[in-house]
Amino acid sequence: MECRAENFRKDYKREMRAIQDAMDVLNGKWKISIISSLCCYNTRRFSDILNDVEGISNRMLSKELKELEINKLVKRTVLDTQPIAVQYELTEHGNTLKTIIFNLTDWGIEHRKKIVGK
Amino acid sequence: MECRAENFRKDYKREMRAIQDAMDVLNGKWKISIISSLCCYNTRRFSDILNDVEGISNRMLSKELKELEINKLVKRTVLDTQPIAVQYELTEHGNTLKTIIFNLTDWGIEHRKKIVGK
DNA sequence: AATAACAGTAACATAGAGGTAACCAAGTAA
DNA sequence: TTACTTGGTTACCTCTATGTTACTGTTATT
Repeated sequence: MECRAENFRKDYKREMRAIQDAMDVLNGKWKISIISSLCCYNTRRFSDILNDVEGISNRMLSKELKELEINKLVKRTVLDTQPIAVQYELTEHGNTLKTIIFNLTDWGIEHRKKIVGK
Repeated sequence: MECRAENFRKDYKREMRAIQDAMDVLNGKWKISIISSLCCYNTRRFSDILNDVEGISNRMLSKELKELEINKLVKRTVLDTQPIAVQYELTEHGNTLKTIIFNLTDWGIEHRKKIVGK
């Protein structure tokens, strides 16, 4: 039988690893913002996101979207319209990030009030 | 009187800015992990955190803690023990991050199950 | 005939994030 | 007298994340 401290220790390590796992996928200057855009609009095109996320370049957007796709958070669909259109949306798994995005948004608003003083 | 689209647009911009504000404070490879450690233990010493956060160097820990202090998320207290001890803890404002940390942890655990397959 | 929209890609440049190792000062244990 | 602990700091170096610019191919518009 293990003592409580051991159990606590183990759980704590597991939690730290979980945090790292999450951050590995969400790292980079733009990922959270991109996800946030997809969160708000459900479906969004490349150039739309380019406009939503202030300051991002097409190079970075392309790169970050690819990584998000690899990590099964974003789904990419090519529509055969003229001119070509590409649609991005959160996958089911990506949608489970919504809570975090909303929390972050709320926190960001409160933080700005606190620091900048509204 | 503004139309609905205008309002939506404005709210959306505000939300994007909030996300950026939050991420500005939480950026860097180690911040979330450090906060997570302080979250779990409430009070923690420099060398404790050094152990909690796998792979961090004293240089980076010192640097990141300073930034967190500047942003009013962490409080630093020097205890006059021998040898000297320095205590770190979340401020009241830092504590408002707990929800996000817990959500991130849960998400990280689910994500690992999904990707690594448990 | 020329230009613009769309969704990128390729080549190149660079700031700064982060790693490594040595060092500091004060006390204290061997 | 030497070495160790605590909580850092400093100098130096590397690498990679990101920025900038230019380019692609297809179709529609002027």
